[in-house]
Amino acid sequence: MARAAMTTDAFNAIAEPRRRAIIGVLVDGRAHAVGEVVERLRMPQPAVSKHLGVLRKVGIVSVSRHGQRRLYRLNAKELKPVHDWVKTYERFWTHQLDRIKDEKMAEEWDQFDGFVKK
Amino acid sequence: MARAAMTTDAFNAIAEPRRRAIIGVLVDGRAHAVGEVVERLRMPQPAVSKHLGVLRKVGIVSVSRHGQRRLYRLNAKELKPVHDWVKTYERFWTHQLDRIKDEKMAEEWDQFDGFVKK
DNA sequence: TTGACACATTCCCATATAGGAATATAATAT
DNA sequence: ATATTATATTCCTATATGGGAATGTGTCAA
Repeated sequence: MARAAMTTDAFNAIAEPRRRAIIGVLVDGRAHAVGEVVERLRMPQPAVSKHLGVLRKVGIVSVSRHGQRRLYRLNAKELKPVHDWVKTYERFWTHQLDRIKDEKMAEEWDQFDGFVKK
Repeated sequence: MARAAMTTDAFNAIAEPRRRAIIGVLVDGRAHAVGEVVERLRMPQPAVSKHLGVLRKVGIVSVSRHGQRRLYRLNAKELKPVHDWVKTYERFWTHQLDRIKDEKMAEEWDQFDGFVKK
């Protein structure tokens, strides 16, 4: 098996740089035609369509038709799980925990021994 | 080519569920031996070692030797880029922007026409 | 020195893409 | 009806893993 969970969740969807770029284009909350994304990012059209397809499958974007065009709109809520997850680690860089870090350093041995004795 | 950017950055590193699980074990900020992670997650040892290897390569964890053991410690700062990126979209779910959403809806056509005329 | 541990690596394999090129499709204009 | 435009899909290919099994390596104990 390759990657256990494939491009079927937000975490995997945003792992691709180009996909993040596309999301960036849609950040204004408005609907954008594929062609506009192609122009703005100067990416081949099939590539954009494919990436939008992945984002759509995961629910990060939604589509609507308007004439010949397909208008894609960001559905950012789907990114909340990622935000929630990473937010857990926010304290590690917001608080300058240099001192806390030292404390941890000191605790390391005890903690480790605890595991050893177990 | 497969995925353009491989498992060489934080975004890709956390795309793997098991890797997030491992990070979760290290969230207490203390050093943990591989064996402990294996026990806690009930994952085969080689798998844990490999995933820790990826996390180490990306800088999300650091290792130190202590006797036969390898102690891994979380270096959460490396997750900041992910946090910063996704934080941009936070407003989409924190503010209940139902009204804002409607405004956008109304603007959609204009915006779209703008693109069309271009 | 010889084992027993704790981990890391290596092999091999199945599979999931990402890209590019070419083609299919749908809607519009002529 | 036909050409044109905007997108989506399909084909094919190179490659990046992830998993399991087996094996290598360094460290500590007897």
